Amino acid sequence: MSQDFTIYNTLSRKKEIFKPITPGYVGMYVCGPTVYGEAHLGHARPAITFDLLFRYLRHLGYKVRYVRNITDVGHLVDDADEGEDKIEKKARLEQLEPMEIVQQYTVGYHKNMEQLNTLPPSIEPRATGHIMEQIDAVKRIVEQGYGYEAEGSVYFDVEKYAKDHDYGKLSGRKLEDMLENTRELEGQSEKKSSADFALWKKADHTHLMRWEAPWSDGVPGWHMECTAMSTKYLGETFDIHGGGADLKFPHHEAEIAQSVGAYGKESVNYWMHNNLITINGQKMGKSLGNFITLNELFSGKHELLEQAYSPMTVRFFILQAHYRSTLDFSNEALQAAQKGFDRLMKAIELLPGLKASDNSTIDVDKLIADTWSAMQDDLNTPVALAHLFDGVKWINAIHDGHQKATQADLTKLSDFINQFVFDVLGLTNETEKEQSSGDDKLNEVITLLLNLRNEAKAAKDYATADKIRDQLKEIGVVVKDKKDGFEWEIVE
RNA sequence: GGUCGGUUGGCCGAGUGGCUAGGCAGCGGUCUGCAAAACCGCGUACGGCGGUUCGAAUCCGCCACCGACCUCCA
Repeated sequence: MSQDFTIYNTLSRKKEIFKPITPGYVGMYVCGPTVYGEAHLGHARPAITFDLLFRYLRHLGYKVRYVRNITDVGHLVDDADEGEDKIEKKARLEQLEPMEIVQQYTVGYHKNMEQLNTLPPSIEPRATGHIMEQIDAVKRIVEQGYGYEAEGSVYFDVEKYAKDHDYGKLSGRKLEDMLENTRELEGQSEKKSSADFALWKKADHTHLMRWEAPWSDGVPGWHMECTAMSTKYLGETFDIHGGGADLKFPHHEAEIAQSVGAYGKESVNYWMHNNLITINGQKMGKSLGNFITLNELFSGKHELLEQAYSPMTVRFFILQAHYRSTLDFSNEALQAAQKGFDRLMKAIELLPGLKASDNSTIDVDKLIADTWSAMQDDLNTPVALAHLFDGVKWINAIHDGHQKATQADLTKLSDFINQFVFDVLGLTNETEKEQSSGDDKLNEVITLLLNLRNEAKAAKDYATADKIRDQLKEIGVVVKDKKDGFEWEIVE
């Protein structure tokens, strides 16, 4: 490919040419879910965004190690000493073991991700499986002088770190501003500074989940797991770290500080953040209680939903916006995505049956080049899809005889579209014709009816012809007349 | 209050200093017995006010509004 693959690096706030540390190999880490609730539409965005990146990097020929964690130790509910673990809270509510909660929602998450046709990550580490690594990283930070113990807990010394390094570089913050604007917390904390964050948190016997560590029995700090696990599986420096934009601060900022604090260097070359999905212009989030779970979306069972939306409609909807833009949810937008996706799939179904001509009136090479070019530009899927819809128009026009293409062009177009749509964009055709694959007897019956209808049409008995068509439609069989026969499909 | 981002036609959403995506909806036409689908054509949008420029929606400034982060959050 003549053009370089560029990605927007949050750290530099500009697009950079992607160059992996080791030629041919890419290490990428993406923050996964905290499994204390059902996956919602917000979870679909990073999952699909980084699945796309994963697929695209592989398409470019890289061998990719994609690590996405499962957070199964709840982060503390708040910053106060009496903070409660989210997973434990849920466990008490439902009278379950914490690990039962974790298991339930992890399974649910995997199911949803599979429905959205995201590829499983290469490694999916769990925080509880890496307590030793986290303790080890905390020890290193303390040894380097960037962590201190207080009352059995260990905190990151942000003010000291900020003297030696740029704390806030990722999120564009200045420590002074943060200190000025941090609100007063009730109850004096044992922290030296309000900006300090926990690396290890002491937990008393009322906590269901806690581990033994040099400082106390407790739980790892909120940001430690990603640092520990990314280092373990990708090394002290790796290529790409992704996640939702809401994680920039404090989570990712803390990760940078922890890496530098523990290993003396920044671990990540390219920080990538997907933007948020909004609902009525507001962020969709668990804490705001305005989220729609993926199961609700797929079933249509939610007061905000006018209908069910299939996983591929959701995937297509997300791909129609650039990953760095906010995307506003609405029934109208989802329905538009559904129809657009349907149009794309219908055209792809026509591809194998297109008749070749001895010359082409379309420029397949340009279409292909333009589409890949859009992908090279920071994964610009909306532009890529726009080009793809030019292809859709061509396919329909060739089908109708308004445009022509040689066999070579048709093959090229077909190969390209199949590769791009299914392998790279990760879409699947959900409406794979029941027409041919389904019930043979049903096919025969419908064909019989439509043949009778054609006889009625030939006899100009339009009342009968329309009756057959209308009643089939009521049953859910949509009939389309063609010049030399008919087509039909089962809807719903 | 601090930091960052956004404001594009009926809706969703790209993009660019001049050649003015795409999807959905709408309108007109072709095709059809009528439809449906498809195809062709149409609508000339970029928050407001200034400035830079031959030319800005695109660059700069100010203002307004919206949002995100500053506490866990994809």
